[in-house]
Amino acid sequence: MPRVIKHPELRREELLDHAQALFLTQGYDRASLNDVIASAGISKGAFYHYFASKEALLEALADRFAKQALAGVQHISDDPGLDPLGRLNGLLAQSRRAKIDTAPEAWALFETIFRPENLVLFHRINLAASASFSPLLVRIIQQGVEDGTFRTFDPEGVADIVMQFGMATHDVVAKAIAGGDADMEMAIEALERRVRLYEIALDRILGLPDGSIQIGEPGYIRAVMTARRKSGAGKPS
Amino acid sequence: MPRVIKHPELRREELLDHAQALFLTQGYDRASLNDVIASAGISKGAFYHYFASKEALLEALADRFAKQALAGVQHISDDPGLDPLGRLNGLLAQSRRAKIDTAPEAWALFETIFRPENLVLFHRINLAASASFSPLLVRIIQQGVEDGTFRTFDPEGVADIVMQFGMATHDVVAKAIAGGDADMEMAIEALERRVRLYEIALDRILGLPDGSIQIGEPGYIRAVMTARRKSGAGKPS
DNA sequence: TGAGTTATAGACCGTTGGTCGGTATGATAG
DNA sequence: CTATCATACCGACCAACGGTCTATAACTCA
Repeated sequence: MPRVIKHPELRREELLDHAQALFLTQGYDRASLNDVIASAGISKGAFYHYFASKEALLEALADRFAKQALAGVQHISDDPGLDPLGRLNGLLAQSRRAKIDTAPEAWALFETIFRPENLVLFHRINLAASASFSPLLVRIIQQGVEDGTFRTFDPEGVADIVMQFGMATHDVVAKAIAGGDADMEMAIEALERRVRLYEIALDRILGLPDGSIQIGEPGYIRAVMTARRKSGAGKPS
Repeated sequence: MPRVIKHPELRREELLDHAQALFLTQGYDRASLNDVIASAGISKGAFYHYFASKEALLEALADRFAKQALAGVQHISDDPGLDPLGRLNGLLAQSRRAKIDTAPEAWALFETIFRPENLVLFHRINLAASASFSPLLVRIIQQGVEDGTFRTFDPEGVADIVMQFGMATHDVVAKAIAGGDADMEMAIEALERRVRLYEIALDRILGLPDGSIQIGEPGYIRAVMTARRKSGAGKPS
């Protein structure tokens, strides 16, 4: 094979792109390293020049996801025009938006990310995202507790619970996808329901009237999903 | 190798025992099938006579866990001497007891089950347990909602959230174990804190005064864990 | 005793993640 | 315009893995 030398950072990003596409469509376990390097048109030696292992590749991917998700959220937690509830809602909505309706190159597609075989990948991403988001969440909740908007509660605890909600969705949707008609309809239904559930749970944990927390308008997920399904996006560069 | 024929059910249980020990100490991925069959003193052919795949073995293991955990819980949800809150507390406490301080042959050891590489195993177990426990939880919550003990809420939703709490503990403790001194102390601390957190969260979700839900007395986990660590149990038959 | 089924053995296979010795390329200095 | 050196890359190779297959020993029952 002809030897092509590229700028290291570019190569690295390229590798992440191809890995992302394969991991998302086939799952981390089923997508082999050979598939990844073949897809990227690179040799084994080159790959191991950039990553120490397949596992390290996954880690890097999760980090990239988290970084991308964090971008454009930071400003919300500083916005002086919002009260704590507004900030919390803003941050939750934005993080959900980042997960679902970003450009396909960033956070990935609902249809694949939730497949059972992607548990490990999903989990890693969530951990990485949690590390980035928690400090912001904690600050917002602290402010809310101080100014009396929220009922007293361990702020870090709330942050933990919020991030955990993200993980929870995986099982629900995975089960819906796996079971029966394997149709998006069930999965979407399950996800919508789960979101409403968590909204109310959060309301009550924070001592707010039911309906205060709004991660997204009802029907939002369905709208985005059916649109996305038609266009069928998702491959890397 | 000499050919030893055993009663199929016994063989099966034996296989599960050895698999359990290996999966718990090394994780599902790292423990190879060859390790399992070597440990059980059995041939490949024999193994595949009992299980369709390594994955199926994991599934069977999770089922067994769930069945064992469910035993001795059923009666709580029927106990006529308890009100809904009492039943809920009873069920939560019992399920936690099943996880932590059962005989080592049953639910497994804190020190290993929470290791990061055991995510998949833990997840499977939790799913299986969730399937068994949810109906009981749903009934209790329904009763509580009807007689006014609990604030109105989607009972299945609450059950989902409760079961999710189980999964949440994994990350927390895994992180604590992995980070820094890798000491039990941190993990125990984290777990105790997480339990308190969920108690209050549940209180508020169900509209109860803080402190109503009691999964276990404070310090309970630490007591059990330090005791268990000294005796160092855990190998199969 | 013999036929049929079930439980076991173990050689074998394709694939996988990972290693290693080598080589082409681009930058730097003389 | 070289000589040098680190870097980016190649691809053959490897041990180990999950899984398949054929053969056969042991049980069952007529």
